[in-house]
Amino acid sequence: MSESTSGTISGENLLFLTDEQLRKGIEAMFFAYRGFTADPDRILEEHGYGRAHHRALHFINRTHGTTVNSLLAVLGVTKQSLNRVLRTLIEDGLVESRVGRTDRRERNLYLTEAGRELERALSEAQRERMRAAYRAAGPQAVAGFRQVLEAMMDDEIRRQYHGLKDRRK
Amino acid sequence: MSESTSGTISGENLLFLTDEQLRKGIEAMFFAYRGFTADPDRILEEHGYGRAHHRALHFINRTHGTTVNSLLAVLGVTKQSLNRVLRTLIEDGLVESRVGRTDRRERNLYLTEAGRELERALSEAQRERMRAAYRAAGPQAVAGFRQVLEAMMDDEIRRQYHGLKDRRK
DNA sequence: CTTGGAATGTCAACAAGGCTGACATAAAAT
DNA sequence: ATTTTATGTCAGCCTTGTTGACATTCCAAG
Repeated sequence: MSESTSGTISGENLLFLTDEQLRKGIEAMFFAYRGFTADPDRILEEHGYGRAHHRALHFINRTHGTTVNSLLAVLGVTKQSLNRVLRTLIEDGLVESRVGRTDRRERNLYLTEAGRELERALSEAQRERMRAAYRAAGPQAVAGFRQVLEAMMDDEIRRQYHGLKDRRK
Repeated sequence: MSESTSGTISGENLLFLTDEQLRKGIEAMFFAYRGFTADPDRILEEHGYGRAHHRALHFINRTHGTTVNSLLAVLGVTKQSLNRVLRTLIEDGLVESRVGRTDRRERNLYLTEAGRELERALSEAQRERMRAAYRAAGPQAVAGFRQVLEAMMDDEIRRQYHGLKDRRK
């Protein structure tokens, strides 16, 4: 038993696809993701926010003036759930919601100065961790890291990841 | 833009640590983690379980006979939170809790046949996704992937990741 | 023009699964 | 005998998911 999986895949030495190797990869994802979110989580806690707020701030910052709907598509949650987070961010003056010019049903979302400031603190903490990991692992490892992550995404999500532009309808 | 990704990643030129590159890495982590959990989530939903149950099953399966305490350390949650999950798994006959032989305060945790079956279904779904990603990216990329993930963990967690053996006390 | 449907966003209520605190029990350690 | 440790449980809170109901706005068919 235990040599079940890979046998002989294709290219060169492909003995790396044993169940045990895959299990290690799975646990690495789990533990690494904990590290990945640890630093922002600490900052968020000071402000009484959670990861949902971080995600909203991140994507509003990435795409200024994005609508609630396109944010929903990126975040993969229901609009009601997002709405609660957005409401607190707006009340707290971190996000501004302007009625759409062409379609007044839409709300265009922007970070205020305070919002940019918090977003910057959060992303800087996260970037710092990633920068350190990148440095430790080296450029070639980083390229591989990105390749595997990308291959792990759902197809639809991968498009979003590349797309940047809103492309609904 | 658009030649962003790998451009000239290889050698010693460390121009790959721009904020923009790091931001792409951050988003890649976010989206990839979603893919990573998507397949097990679907299976769990059918059984009325959540990710917390999956994590418990995984680590009990990894270390047969582990105690509640060491499980807490690995999972990084409170005992009350873990207990709730554990209780349902025991009630549903997926996990067996035996009083410790040497220290009878401890409970040693084991998967039952039904528990192993569900764990197998969950991990197989997850392995399948990872196997596909590994194949698509190739052995060298996988090595880099693992290096970066490991560098991203908290120090203490990294020890757990390597350790496998319980080493509390 | 009017009207009905679709799109967009908000409010209300509920559930899962984190958390803390308090407390009980059994067993080990001192 | 007393204290410490490991575990379990109850109560209550918070964040962040969910669905349902509803208001507003746009648009297209009549």
